[in-house]
Amino acid sequence: MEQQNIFLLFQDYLKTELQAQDWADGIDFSKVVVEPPRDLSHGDMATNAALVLNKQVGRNPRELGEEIAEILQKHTDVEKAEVAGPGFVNFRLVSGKWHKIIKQIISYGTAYGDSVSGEKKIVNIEYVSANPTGPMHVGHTRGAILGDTLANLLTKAGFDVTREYYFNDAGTQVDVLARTVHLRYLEALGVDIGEIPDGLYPGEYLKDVALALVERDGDKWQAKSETEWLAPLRDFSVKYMMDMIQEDLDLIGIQHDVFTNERDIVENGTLEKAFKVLEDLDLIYTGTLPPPKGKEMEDWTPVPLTLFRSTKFGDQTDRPLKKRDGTWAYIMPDIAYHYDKISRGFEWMIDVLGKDHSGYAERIDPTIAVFGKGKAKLDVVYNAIVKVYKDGEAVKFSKRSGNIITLREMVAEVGADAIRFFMMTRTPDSELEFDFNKVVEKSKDNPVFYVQYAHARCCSVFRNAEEMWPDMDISNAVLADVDMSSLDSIDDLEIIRLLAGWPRLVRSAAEAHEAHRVVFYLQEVAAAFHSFWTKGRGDASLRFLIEDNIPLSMARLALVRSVALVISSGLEVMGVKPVEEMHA
RNA sequence: GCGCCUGUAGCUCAACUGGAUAGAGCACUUGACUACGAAUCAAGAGGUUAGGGGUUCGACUCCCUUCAGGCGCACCA
Repeated sequence: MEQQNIFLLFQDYLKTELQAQDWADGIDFSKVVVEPPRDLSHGDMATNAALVLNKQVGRNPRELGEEIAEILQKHTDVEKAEVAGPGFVNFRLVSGKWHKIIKQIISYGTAYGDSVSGEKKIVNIEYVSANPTGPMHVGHTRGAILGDTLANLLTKAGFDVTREYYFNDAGTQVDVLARTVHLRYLEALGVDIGEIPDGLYPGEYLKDVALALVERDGDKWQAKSETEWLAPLRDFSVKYMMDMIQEDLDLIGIQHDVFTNERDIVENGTLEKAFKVLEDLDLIYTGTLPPPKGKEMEDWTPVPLTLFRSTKFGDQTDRPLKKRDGTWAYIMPDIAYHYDKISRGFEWMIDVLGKDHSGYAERIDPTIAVFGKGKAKLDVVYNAIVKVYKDGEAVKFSKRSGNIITLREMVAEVGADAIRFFMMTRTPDSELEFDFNKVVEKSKDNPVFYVQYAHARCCSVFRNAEEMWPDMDISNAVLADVDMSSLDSIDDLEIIRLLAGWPRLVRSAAEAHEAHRVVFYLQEVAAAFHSFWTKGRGDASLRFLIEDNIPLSMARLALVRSVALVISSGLEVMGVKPVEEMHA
């Protein structure tokens, strides 16, 4: 099924042929690749085979290259193969091969680009994981979109993906939440509460929680003591907040498969179990850590703690798993949580975290090595902060003052699609400027617009075609079987080559788990299409619709259709709907 | 002090995990609308990939080192 990836097809062919050579015994072919050359004048494809094999085989690369060129030349789809530079073998395909790509794209539709390289391997990707203490805001949004897009990409690449949300409903933060809600509750019952004290959550949104509580329970908790109301209010608030967060996420098309919460991990014994595993392996001991160097530590006092021998697994220092009072250190539930994931069968886990958690993987990794017996792997994608700009000015926000831009507000202002796309226009670890004015700007400077515009133009061509030839059948079924031999201009072939690279991009982006590459690829496709479009202005033979040349027009329609489909396919990974028309 | 991340054109960013002459956009200069949507396109100029060393046929990419910035560094989340 990987037949969609034309580069892989030739790579496999070449490797098979090479392995049949009389010198092939004991040679490592793993580094042989067939890829698009940087410079199109070099041909359609290039292989490094001679360069990676010459030493092993004991021949000079150019000579070996000649032999490889001959092998390639034997393939019926290869028009010409030749050695270039230090020993690259460049080759050109017969144009009919490219035409088949269009046919393929049209018949696969947006499934074009799907890969089997994931081999249905299961992968758990944890993202968002905001604690249920407030609504989703800008700070959460990038990680949420990053995780979701990555999940889409891995799914397309053939992995069996579980989308997971982990939240903390047991720590001190949710107690603070409950206390704040209690105050708001009193307020809703007419009690004057004055200012929200320091240390509690000042945000207005908790008023709604309080109102809902009044509606359910009336003044039931008003006269009760904290020990009585704390737990029930906490449960109520957490539930309310989680519902709210899920509604927020739904606005940008994010839904998780599994929600795991910290309290379950603690209460159902998973935590104890995880600890016992470490204990049984003699990895737990009581000891005193040296004071951390270079950091001001006035209140540091040497005290024996329950420690985990993480240094045995390459960590810099052993890690305390219990506090001095004997209760669990904050990291222990997280460790147990990953133990839980491994117990559920996940050997590959991805956590999407904010950059302020850097160092997290380092602390968790040693335990994963233990629980997974060396077979499990955790990849952490850290994402840097988002700076918000509006009308040319940086928007400051702080949780303290309750002055935060919520996801809900963002969606209302610029729409979910623009947010999803724009958040993916940078590599995760570099800062992102989210400019409210720019994401809605109608210019090529705005990648969202630029790509959507290309798609809309494709659709426009079809609208025009229907007007020009009202009785012509231009359905996909017909277009897939159209004679495309007339698509032989350099411009036609160039764009097809680009489209043919989509399966390859999906595969490599998934392997590197770098979903943002999809964005850059889409911009490339859009640029190529816009360029082709404009050429038709100067050269009538390059127009898509040529009234007196129906065969060529049909072939071009097939080409335009495949451009639209590849863009759609990419946008699908982004979680963005392609538009058919741009409106002012 | 230690760890992680970042440093690429004036600005904002890419570069298919080691490939050929490091690419786009913005800004700048110059062109293209009686035309499938000019919300676009074409051309020009712009670089010691922070500096230095190493590995090899070949380095932005891997290793070492220096510099600059960001984040994090018991028993807080």
